[in-house]
Amino acid sequence: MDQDMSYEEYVEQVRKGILTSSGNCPVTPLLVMLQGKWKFQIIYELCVKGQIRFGELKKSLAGITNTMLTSSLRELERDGLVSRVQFNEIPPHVEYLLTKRGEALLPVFYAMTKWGFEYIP
Amino acid sequence: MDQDMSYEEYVEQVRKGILTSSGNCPVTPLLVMLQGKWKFQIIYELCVKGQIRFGELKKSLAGITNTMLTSSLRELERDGLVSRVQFNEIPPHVEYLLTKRGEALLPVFYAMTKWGFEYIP
DNA sequence: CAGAATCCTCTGCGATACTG
DNA sequence: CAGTATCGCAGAGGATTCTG
Repeated sequence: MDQDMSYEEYVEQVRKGILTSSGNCPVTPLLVMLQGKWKFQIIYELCVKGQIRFGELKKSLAGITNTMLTSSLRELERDGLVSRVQFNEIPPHVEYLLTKRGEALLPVFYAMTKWGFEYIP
Repeated sequence: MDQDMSYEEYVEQVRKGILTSSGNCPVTPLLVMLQGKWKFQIIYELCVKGQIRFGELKKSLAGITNTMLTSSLRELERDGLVSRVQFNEIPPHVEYLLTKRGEALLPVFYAMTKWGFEYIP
């Protein structure tokens, strides 16, 4: 399997059932990483804002609690999508940003957005 | 906003914060539609198999229960991603397939797959 | 400011049994 | 065959309080 395969090649592979959802399909791990109510929005927000403080991030995610934001960020960090930069100041100062791996999700958002513009009223 | 915008235009819009995750971003509704443990796999399976019977679909989704498959399919149908074709026979015969709207998700899968091949060991 | 610690609620999901 | 009808539970997620 080639990571440079074209869309047409991809579709062909899918139709042939070479890529299965359960087996060697690389989509599943990503879906697992993005599971949870807030993960996607957090990543999206980091795409928009670049580097951002915990408090600011919380403000842009209407409704999220400290607990959920913290645990989501920890998991995203563990999965290598987000990195945490800690400034040793008082009061504390922490910033979050996407890793290369996380930023590479932008084409996924792009595909979703194009779908949305076409199929959502 | 233009549905024909290029990836570069899209990234620019994102950076400018024109598309927000909470507001006019068309990604959120899609994410909602795809929420749940099995939705994505179901759609993927329908991509692979084309048109498929309930029982066959269940077999290809290892571990899913009748209840979950039914309720997931109902919701996907309600959201216009899947259509149900009922043959009036005894014993019952029902087939499921993607709508145009559902098939249009393939580019999203493609983007995810490309990400996976590059960033998953 | 950026969280950790608790407690609590709700629901997504599974297991099982039944039916037209 | 293609589902419904119940029941039960783990765990995701919310609310609140506390702290270095």
